[in-house]
Amino acid sequence: MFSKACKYAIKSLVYLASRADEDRKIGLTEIADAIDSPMHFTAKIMQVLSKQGIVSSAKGPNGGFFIDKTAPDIYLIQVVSAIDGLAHLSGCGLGLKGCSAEHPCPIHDEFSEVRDKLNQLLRGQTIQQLAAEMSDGKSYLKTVIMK
Amino acid sequence: MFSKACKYAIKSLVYLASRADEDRKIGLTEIADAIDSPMHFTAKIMQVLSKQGIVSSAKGPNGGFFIDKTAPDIYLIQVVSAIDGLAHLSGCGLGLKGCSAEHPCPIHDEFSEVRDKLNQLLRGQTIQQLAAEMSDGKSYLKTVIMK
DNA sequence: AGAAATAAGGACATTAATATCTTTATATAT
DNA sequence: ATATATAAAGATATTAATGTCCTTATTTCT
Repeated sequence: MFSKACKYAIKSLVYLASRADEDRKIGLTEIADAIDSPMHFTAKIMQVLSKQGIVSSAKGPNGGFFIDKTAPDIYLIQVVSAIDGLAHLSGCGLGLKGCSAEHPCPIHDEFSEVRDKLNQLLRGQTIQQLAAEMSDGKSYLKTVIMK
Repeated sequence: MFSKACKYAIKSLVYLASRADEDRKIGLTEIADAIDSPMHFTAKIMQVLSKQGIVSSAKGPNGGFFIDKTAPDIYLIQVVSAIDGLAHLSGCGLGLKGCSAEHPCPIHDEFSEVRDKLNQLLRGQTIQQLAAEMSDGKSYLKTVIMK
């Protein structure tokens, strides 16, 4: 559904948002550890998010990543769009170029409903909402193994 | 959403089903041409479908692939399961292993709805239904370019 | 029996995604 | 100023998906 890169992106941002009140910049080491992702790969992803203006960053000691508090909340669709693109959110289920409501592929209509649901999710939910759920203890980002 | 291999599989089967009344075996060349897919890659996919008993085949002159008419209709879920597996139909949207209703990841509930819709589609629709739509002229399998 | 057509199977090639490592640029703190 | 911490950037490695090619087995037809 989403690429690994995209999942890491969402998780990274949710983690940053969940720590937004601490008013500090968060480094790659901490992010990768928090979301259980390969650090250098995560670095690449953060670079993209940073270039797209979705996340802010600062180099140097005490540098790291953070979410601009003055900016509007980040919708999931922005993240997916930045990392995976929008092709499989609007394209045909069977990958046919000319597929449309007028000239549909065999599963066009049925598939549209699934895509609509997904679009609804991505356009309705923000990183901040997800972070809030986490803080409430309603959900989690990383599987914690307890001995 | 689906791999290319899976899309080729669905399209191949829909094509076979749409020709089922002709009572002949259909070769790889014809299939690949009909659905606009790489022939040898399609061959691999047909091998899998054949091993799984989803499609029948015969070697030799006038050999080819065909759908057993005495067998029950083929649900899309069977094809997806054979080619892509069921992991991303039941797994967590963020790929977390321990994610469940009791211990959900941040987008667990929202994502469940999308997956449910998809499952509903795959478990409700058969290859034969899609083939029928095609025969009705309601939909198509291949973009036809007319000069 | 022999030739031809076809799927099955195996080996290889290419491409894209994921992951790692090294170097560079920049900011901070001492 | 210098050392240090950090993101940015570049280079390379690994893995998985996709695609191609060649050989083999099986069947049919003559």
